[in-house]
Amino acid sequence: MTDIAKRAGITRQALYLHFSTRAELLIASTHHVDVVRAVDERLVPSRTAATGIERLDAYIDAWASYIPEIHGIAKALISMSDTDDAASVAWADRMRAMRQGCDAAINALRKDKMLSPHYSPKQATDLLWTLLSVRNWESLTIECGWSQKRYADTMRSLARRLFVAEQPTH
Amino acid sequence: MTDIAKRAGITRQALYLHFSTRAELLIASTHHVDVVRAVDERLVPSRTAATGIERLDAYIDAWASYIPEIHGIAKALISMSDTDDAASVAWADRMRAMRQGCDAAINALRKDKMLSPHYSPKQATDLLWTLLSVRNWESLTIECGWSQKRYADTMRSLARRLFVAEQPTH
DNA sequence: TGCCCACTTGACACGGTGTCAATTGACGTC
DNA sequence: GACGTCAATTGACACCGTGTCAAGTGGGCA
Repeated sequence: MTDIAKRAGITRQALYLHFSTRAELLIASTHHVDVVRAVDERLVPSRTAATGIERLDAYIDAWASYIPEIHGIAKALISMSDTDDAASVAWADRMRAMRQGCDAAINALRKDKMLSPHYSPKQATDLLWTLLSVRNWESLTIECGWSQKRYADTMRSLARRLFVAEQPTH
Repeated sequence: MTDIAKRAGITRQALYLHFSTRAELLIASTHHVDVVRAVDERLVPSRTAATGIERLDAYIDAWASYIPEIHGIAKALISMSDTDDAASVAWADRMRAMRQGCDAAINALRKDKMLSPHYSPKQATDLLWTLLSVRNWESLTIECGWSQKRYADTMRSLARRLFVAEQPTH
């Protein structure tokens, strides 16, 4: 909080006039990024995709390009979640929203009869949601040195191979 | 530290006589678990596997059964890693050892000419290492409610589908 | 002129980690 | 039986980060 106040050119106490806790500040920051970076617009291609496969691809692309932009805040929020209830709830909320996107993509596949018979819809959603986690992005890009493009490409092809049936089911 | 001392029936200060920092205590705990739970022995099936595919399966099984046993300590170590250098180094070390196992499994596949042409060995190792992360285990078992068995089964089949070539290469 | 309001200054409480000094008590040794 | 050792105890304290509080300052507007 001291550092942030300094960077903002105000005192720590003035910062508390705007955000009564550290968690509140971080949460507000995520909302601010969403607005500034026009996150909603980026999801349009996914929502309007013609086929399940396209929807899956578009969703992964949107999410992959979103992660780096919230990564710093996300990391702070995640590490606060261990000890801070407000932060934990806020992050869980984010993740629930992200999961809805996964669920929608998997369901679009299912409606096209293109969901792999290996997984139930719930299992597929669980798995996709886990695969696309911020931690996995960190692991591949930051720790393994993958480029953003390689991350997105790999995730797209991986999701296809895991979740798309070889032939239409039934 | 206060809580741990209480549970151990000694004072906080006495605890510091044994472990000079919190990080040191956690690191010692992981070593202790390794000994008590005979972790090395569990890796024997993987090391002695006849084929690459068997090695991959055996490694995933060994790791999957290991995670729940160190999960508590791992979580503490991971969350300390953000702020504590010693913890960060210790956890990175663990993960490097785990990565070697992934690398060995992928290489065994490659030697059998059964590594999927989709990935270079390095990429495959990166991906397997990321997929098997403690965070992903947490996500699937704790957050999504998967049983330990389902986790292990899914990871095994997923790794096969991702990394094992349909036909021998060349 | 006078008020409001954002902000400042400076202090303090709390909890957690890590440190230090003095003391206690059990143990084996001379 | 006296002695030293050593683990552990008691009780204090420093430091850091979060969050709180009270009193004061200064600019803008009615």
